[in-house]
Amino acid sequence: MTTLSQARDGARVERRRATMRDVAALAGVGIKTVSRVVNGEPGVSPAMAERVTAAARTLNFQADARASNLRRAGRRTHSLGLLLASVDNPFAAAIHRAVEDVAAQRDVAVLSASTDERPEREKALVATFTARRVDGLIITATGDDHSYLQPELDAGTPVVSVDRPAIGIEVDCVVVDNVEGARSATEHLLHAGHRRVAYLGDLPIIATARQRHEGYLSAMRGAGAPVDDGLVIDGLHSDEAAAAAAHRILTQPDPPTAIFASQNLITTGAIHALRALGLHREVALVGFDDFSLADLLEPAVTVVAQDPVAIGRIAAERLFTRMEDHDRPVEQIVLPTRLVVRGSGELPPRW
Amino acid sequence: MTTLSQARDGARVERRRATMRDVAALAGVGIKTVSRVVNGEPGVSPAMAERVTAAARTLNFQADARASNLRRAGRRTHSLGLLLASVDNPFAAAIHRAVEDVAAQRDVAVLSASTDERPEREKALVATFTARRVDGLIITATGDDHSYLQPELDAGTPVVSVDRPAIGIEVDCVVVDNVEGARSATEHLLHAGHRRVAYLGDLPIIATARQRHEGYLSAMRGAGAPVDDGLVIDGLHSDEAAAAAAHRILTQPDPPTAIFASQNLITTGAIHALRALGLHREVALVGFDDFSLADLLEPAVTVVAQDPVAIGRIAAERLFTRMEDHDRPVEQIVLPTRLVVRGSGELPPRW
DNA sequence: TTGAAAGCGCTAACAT
DNA sequence: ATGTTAGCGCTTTCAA
Repeated sequence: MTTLSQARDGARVERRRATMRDVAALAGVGIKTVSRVVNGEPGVSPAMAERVTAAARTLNFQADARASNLRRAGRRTHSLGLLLASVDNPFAAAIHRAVEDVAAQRDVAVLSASTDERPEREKALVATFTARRVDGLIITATGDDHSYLQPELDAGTPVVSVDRPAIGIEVDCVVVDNVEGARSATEHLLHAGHRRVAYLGDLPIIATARQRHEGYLSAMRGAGAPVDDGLVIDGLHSDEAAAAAAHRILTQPDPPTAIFASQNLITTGAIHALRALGLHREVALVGFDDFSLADLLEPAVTVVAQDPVAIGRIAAERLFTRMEDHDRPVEQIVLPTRLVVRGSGELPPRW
Repeated sequence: MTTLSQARDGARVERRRATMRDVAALAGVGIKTVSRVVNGEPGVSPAMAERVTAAARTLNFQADARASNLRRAGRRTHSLGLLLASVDNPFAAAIHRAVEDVAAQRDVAVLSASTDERPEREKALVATFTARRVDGLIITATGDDHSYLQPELDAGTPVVSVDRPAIGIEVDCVVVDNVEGARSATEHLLHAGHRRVAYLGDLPIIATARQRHEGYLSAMRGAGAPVDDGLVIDGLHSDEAAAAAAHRILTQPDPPTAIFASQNLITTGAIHALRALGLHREVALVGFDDFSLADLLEPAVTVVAQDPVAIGRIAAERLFTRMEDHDRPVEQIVLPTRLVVRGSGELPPRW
């Protein structure tokens, strides 16, 4: 009986969190004293502090961060919003982790979300973040107009753009030199003796895709290699689409002897096509973006690598710097790319 | 002069967001009317609504979600906390995306963070989430005691555990049958004629690692195959560690003819070792967890696959269900694993 | 050293 | 249909 009744008491849980008022009442002190103790403010006698601490502990008190920051000077929420193409994408995930690590040092929580490269989605997500009054925003900008962010900047919420610049606003930006990276990838193939180098590109609405396309053209022209429109394909946004496109150009009358795949999924799509056709040791391949296991494929895949961890870390550091100093000049930080030679990019032309 | 002064005016930005009071003043109405319009509540004349909307627009007004929810009945923050081993890990990232998609449908933001499998870190992260009063928690439980979450449950914050059960609390849980998955992987190798099957396992503090170890032993015993302690290695938590361990057992006097790698990074580590020794076509390999490009390696890698997207989706749905019905019985949902036959696991014993 | 009162930006409850 | 007052849980200000 006693046991049963105890069980019932145990089940009648308090569906309400203890507040400072509750703690104050239990400790028999004023609410401000509780506030002082909880926040480690000076001017509380040790005995009093101990009493309050004990009361807080028995009530499982934890201060409500929202309420605290509502009135607190500076009114930081200690949270930041991070917008990625998709949290599920390895490149984005590496940035994510780097941002989290910098934020964690400052006790700042990270709200993240995926835009899927859709501008309306980006806008909606920014709105849910700013409604929560994040202290800052790190975005992978989609589309060609980010002026809708101006009110946020005016309100003092700093924004940093990663991977691509935001357009129509003046914000710090951390990118790699995509034109140069694509050029060096293409030149690497040209140096190996190729003339018919195909280009497989992502959606042109993505700024980096356009820049890589430009880098490819620049290298081809610089080497005096003719650009065959039949070997230049844009708008590929999945492994499957890239595989289909690669299959098509490889089976046409005058196929390329080399392929520059301008992005991760496109590279693996191209590899799928090359394998299916048994051409993976015949046609050279260089990809933009490194990927795990690239070294274990046969041939191992030569890539132009970015450093997403550095991108994320630097972007987060910028963001925090700007929170402290709103008026420092805006900077565009361009990180270098690195050619990683592994084999696939060094195959000579076979025809 | 005029230009300069204009520039100055432009630069003197309002470092303060408009409040409902500001909107009310500009529209010449009471604050409650603004509240009604902003929240789409009925009982406002169209003319009034239009006036308020116009004022809100000119002031770039956006309601402060924190302040709203502080008083609002139900007091949801429309946010949830997601704890993963690391946001940077492909398995975790897939869960992350699935959770985000379910949450987005309900207009709920996701706070995510990485535990790195460290219990103290998990605890600290949970604290930062609950201080922000997230509506629910999805955790990849670390360590062997999660009773510290009981006060949160009592306060009405639901918790769902993914990948591994939380210990010491009664919460919904979405896992795969690790014992069975590991058993089927091992049996697959035994059926191919192997007797000396090595086991490479993750840190024993991770529950799934222990379960997979158990599944391996169960299959070996079931088949009457002797378990050689020299071929059973735990505590591998990186590609490098796994590669070193695999290298060691493959170069010892009586090497295994097959390897069961109990996790993603361990599988790739094992492949690195096999490649380095030129044994990738001699020694059979089955991995736990599928990974991208497993089909493009040579030989392609046979794995026991989980469905992280399903895990994330189901976990998030459970969480939202429980928010509406706190008293439904706790469930443990066990998802099946699937053997994906690709080649590496079907190699016959060579010695 | 302590605490009472006002206020953060908003919504609930209750006028009018 | 509109507005006024109190109050969410906390911090700030100021008085004791």
